[in-house]
Amino acid sequence: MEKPKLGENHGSSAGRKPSPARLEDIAAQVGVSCSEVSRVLNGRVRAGKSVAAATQQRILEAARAMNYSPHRAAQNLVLGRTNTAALMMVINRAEEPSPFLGAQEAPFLTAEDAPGELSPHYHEIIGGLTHALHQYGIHLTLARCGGPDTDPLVAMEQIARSRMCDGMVITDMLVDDLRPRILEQTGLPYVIRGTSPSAGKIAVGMDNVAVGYQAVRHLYERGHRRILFYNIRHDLIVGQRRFEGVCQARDEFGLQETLEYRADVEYKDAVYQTLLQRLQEPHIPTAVFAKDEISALGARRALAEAGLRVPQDVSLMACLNAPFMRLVAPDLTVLNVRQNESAAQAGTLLARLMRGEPVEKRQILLAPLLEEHGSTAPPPKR
Amino acid sequence: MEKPKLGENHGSSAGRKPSPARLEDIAAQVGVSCSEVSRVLNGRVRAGKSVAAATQQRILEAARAMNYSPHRAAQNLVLGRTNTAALMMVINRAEEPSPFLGAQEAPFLTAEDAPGELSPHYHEIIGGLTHALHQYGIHLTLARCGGPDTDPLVAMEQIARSRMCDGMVITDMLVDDLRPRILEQTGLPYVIRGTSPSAGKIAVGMDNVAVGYQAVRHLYERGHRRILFYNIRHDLIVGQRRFEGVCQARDEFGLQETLEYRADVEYKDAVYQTLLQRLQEPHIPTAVFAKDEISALGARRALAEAGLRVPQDVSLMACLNAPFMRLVAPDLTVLNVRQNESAAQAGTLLARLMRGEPVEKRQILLAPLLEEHGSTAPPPKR
DNA sequence: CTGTTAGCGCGTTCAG
DNA sequence: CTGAACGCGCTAACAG
Repeated sequence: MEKPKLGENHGSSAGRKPSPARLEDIAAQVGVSCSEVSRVLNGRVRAGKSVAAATQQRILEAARAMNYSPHRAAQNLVLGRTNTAALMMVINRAEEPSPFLGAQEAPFLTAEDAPGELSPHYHEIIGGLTHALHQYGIHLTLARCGGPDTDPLVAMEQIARSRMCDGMVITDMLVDDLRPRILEQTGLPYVIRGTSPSAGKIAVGMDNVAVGYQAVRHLYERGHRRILFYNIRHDLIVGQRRFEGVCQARDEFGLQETLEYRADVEYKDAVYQTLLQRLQEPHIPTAVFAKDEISALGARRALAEAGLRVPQDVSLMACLNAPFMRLVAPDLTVLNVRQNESAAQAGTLLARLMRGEPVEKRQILLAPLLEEHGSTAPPPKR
Repeated sequence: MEKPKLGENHGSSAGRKPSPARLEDIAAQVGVSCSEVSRVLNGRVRAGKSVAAATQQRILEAARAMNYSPHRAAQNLVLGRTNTAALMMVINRAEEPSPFLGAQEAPFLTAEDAPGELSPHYHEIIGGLTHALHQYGIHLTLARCGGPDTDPLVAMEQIARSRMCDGMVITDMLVDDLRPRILEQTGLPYVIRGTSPSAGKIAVGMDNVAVGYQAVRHLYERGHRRILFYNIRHDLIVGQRRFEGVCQARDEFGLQETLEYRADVEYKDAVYQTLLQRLQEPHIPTAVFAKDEISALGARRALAEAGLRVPQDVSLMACLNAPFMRLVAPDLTVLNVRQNESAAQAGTLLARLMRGEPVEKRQILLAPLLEEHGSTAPPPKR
């Protein structure tokens, strides 16, 4: 007697849902066994050469006709693989210490009071990652970790251990970041998008020492001495590294007396405010370096309000994180920090890792790209 | 005899991988059956009340000690549910007709020659979606559909049928968009982020008729008659709707002779160029409305180069897609189209749908928010 | 309250 | 070359 298995969609009433075709359904249709269908559909057969040549056609046709698509969960279970990578996105718990460290604020991240708002910086990372992973047929899932009542780190660990993905990307590394160790304990392949906190880990990021150094050097070479450098906070590795580069340049070019440095300025329009205030004091800088485009625009506004022209009176320069911001400030001289590219390379590395391929270079450091667009010039003659 | 099942991590050599704990492992450890462990871990037991009170503790402790985390694929398989939603992100095939229609270019989307670059507009959508879905414990996976050699539509259908997600969000609807029908055939719950192409579908978007109307009205009320309106292309529903609103206002205020309208201007800095050219012709507009922030900045640049001041000589106004762009152009009067909010609401709706909850309002239309920041003023007196 | 049994859908042995 | 049987890890029936 026929087994009235579910899924057959026999004519009568029954449930509304089309109950998608299974391997078995198409096997029954064609009159072969499941394994046969599986093999054909997965190409585990010497193409056409086999006696099945006719059967193959019928199987393929039936599969197509029944809109067959393998049940991913079943595949994942049996293959032990999901073809999915996760990007860990951290959410700050309002007014709580950073989850990665002891007692500092987490950077860049979503404020709970601006629901859903993400740091623009994620945009490039997501773009680069999805682009690279797509080439390998890997999907990216966004793991928003944390929130008002969950610890981002345990959330991350859960995800890693649940095998819902077989690779992970972390970014915005802090000095003494706890995440690498945790991930290593789980055994999940992961890649750091950004500078690695230590050797041996797989990471691809910007050479931020070079960023700090070249920024100062570019301005120095234009003749600037009084340079005001706005940097990212030092609890982020990025900030640390840029600081090192700035120090190198400062010492090399003898700017100890004239280089001003601030790494304590918050994200939004604080650069605008602090700069405006600074411009009222004596010995104003002849060049300003801003840590990103938004800060640069804040700086420009402050300069404008103080009646200073860019670049005639004061040169302005910044890091370029997002390419589309070039449209916003087309005349700004920038150091392109190529976030999308580092993300893309991180994605490629991760895909390789997930495939089990060996990865030769474990640490990739991209060089910043200087793009001159006219906002830097020699300082005004006194 | 003991079954030497894998996963036990017996002392000797064996594989490097820690081979994560299974339900069975912790069952063996505690001395109960798998189902018992499953029930306890899933809270399918009257909390503490049972005799198991002691056993429960031991189970929970063992699970914690062994770093147990359920195998998601197995869970998904048996539960028939993934707790995952997908956002369909479309990639254009270079120089090919739009995948959704017959013969038009797809909008907004990644150009293959700028690898990895995503339309900034996705940023808000992802932010809003992840935020809302996170509340329901749902992850978002980004399904980048299409590419040089795959049809986005079949890719989307594959994903929908593969049950790798149990809900989907689509966005940037085109007139005659094929996606809703396809998704309905698969039976996968989905939500449209944006204006619905037809009644009955579940969608949350901006009231773009109001956008068009209010934009013109605002400028009209300031005294403007010569208004230049840049719109989104008409193959997008957004463009259609805004156009309707513009027409309404035009007719209501008698601007048939003086309202200029362009919906044919490409994304990047074309607004800059076309406006610059327009300003050399007679009867220049006294107000310009740009379709988004980037275009607005292009327009501003053109105005500046033509020696026109904003708002004294020409008023400037635009749609605000991304909140962070307020930092970039703080003095721009905008209509906030609340992309992040509509995405968040779309996420909430989808989460409900995925839970099987009934959804009362099928179509939600948000009202645009006028934010005056000084770039609009009465036109100059002749 | 607990253990046993039976699948979920698929890929992959191993006999025929 | 093909089919039958098994197992991936988990949950939900059903007995005890």
